[in-house]
Amino acid sequence: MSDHADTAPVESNDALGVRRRDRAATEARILDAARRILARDGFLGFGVNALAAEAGCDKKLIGRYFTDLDGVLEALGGALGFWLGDVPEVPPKGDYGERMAALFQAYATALRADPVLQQILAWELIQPSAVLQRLETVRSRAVALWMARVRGDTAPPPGVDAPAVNAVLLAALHYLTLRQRTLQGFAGLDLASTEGQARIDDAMLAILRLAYSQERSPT
Amino acid sequence: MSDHADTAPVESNDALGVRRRDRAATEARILDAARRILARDGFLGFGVNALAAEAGCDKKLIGRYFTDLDGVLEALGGALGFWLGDVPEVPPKGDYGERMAALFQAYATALRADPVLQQILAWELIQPSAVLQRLETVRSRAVALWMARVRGDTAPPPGVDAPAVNAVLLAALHYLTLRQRTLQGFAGLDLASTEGQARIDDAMLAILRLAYSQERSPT
DNA sequence: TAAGAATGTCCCCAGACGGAGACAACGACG
DNA sequence: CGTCGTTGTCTCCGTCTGGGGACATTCTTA
Repeated sequence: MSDHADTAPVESNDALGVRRRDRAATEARILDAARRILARDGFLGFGVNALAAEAGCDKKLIGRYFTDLDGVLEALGGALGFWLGDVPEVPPKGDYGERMAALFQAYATALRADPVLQQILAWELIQPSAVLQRLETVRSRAVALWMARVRGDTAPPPGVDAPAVNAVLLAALHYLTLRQRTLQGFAGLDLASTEGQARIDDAMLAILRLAYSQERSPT
Repeated sequence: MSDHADTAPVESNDALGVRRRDRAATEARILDAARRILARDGFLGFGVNALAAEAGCDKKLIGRYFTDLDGVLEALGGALGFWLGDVPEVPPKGDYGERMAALFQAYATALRADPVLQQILAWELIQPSAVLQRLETVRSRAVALWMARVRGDTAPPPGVDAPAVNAVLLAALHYLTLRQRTLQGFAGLDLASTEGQARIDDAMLAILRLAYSQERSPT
């Protein structure tokens, strides 16, 4: 009808808000599909064809908008506070040991609730592509900042290599979480049962308490 | 010459010991090639075609002799004392804590020296096929027996969930070893450097000592 | 020696993969 | 209204995968 649509020039379209051709919406659907595939099938099911099918679009568009599967991953990682950005903030109370214990609990909860992150952590051990290494850097920086924030001005007892102890416990958490996803047993413990889970958690907390209790005699 | 070759009926062949058609030798070459591929490229490069090329034989023979790639894996796992069978025996001396410390050191050394085992541990986290689960069972049983042998009649201090603590430390060792193979950094520590390695080892030993020292007050 | 089984080689098959070219439909803009 | 860039669809290509059929060669046994 030749209405000089200056009032809504860019977004003008259907009477409803839906557009049949909308690049932004398509990109979002592709990213959603990517998250879904990674969470469900992991990187083995993460291909161009499968992604296009899951997103309900042509695979050509994946190449056009993200160049690559790596591009999709990059976009996934760059999106919003993806990496523990919205992790439950830990109240910085108590001494170093108590704060680290609280932080570990929060981290464990966040990790166990995020299947995509789990898949990425597992795949890093198989094929650390350039993209995954970049994401790893971002992630580890975010975690380091988070730890520093929680730690505040408290300090571990002298004579303890706190970074090393923390690394050991984080490593254990990672491995046991990844393993529980598929094998559900390790070293005689049943990781799937709530009882086994509790024993593991208790052991990690006990180690934290032992290592960081202030009344220890250094050396 | 119609020599009634009853003296060496089965193995009779060329004047030299080499046979041009020798199923056993071919199977051995295939298994060797499999180990080589797994150590070098991991499970991503582990295919029928690649295996045949590496072994220098036709891929048809793989199917004939092992049915499957899974069959190759099964044969690999069943072969001789593959799973830590030839691990350096740990002298059972000292109390529970000292013995566990020695065992951890031996286990760490064996694991770090075995790239195939590392690849299997990593792949278990990605796709635990039926074969890998079977191998896992055998492996974990072997480790459990080993631990029991080293432990002897010693006991951990009361009030400590020793299996859980051991599981945590073993999990950490697994993860850090797998990670060092590809990413060489974790939680701010440089796993590749001997210094970082030493800090990790020291931290794990310190945790062991803390958890299992006898003069602790239980609870 | 003759027959038959075992071993090894070559070639083909259907299917999935990532990628790209050709083209249709739609929207913005002059 | 006409043009042009964007968005989306369809189709084909080369490659690799695991698998198997047909066949030559060698070894063992009758």
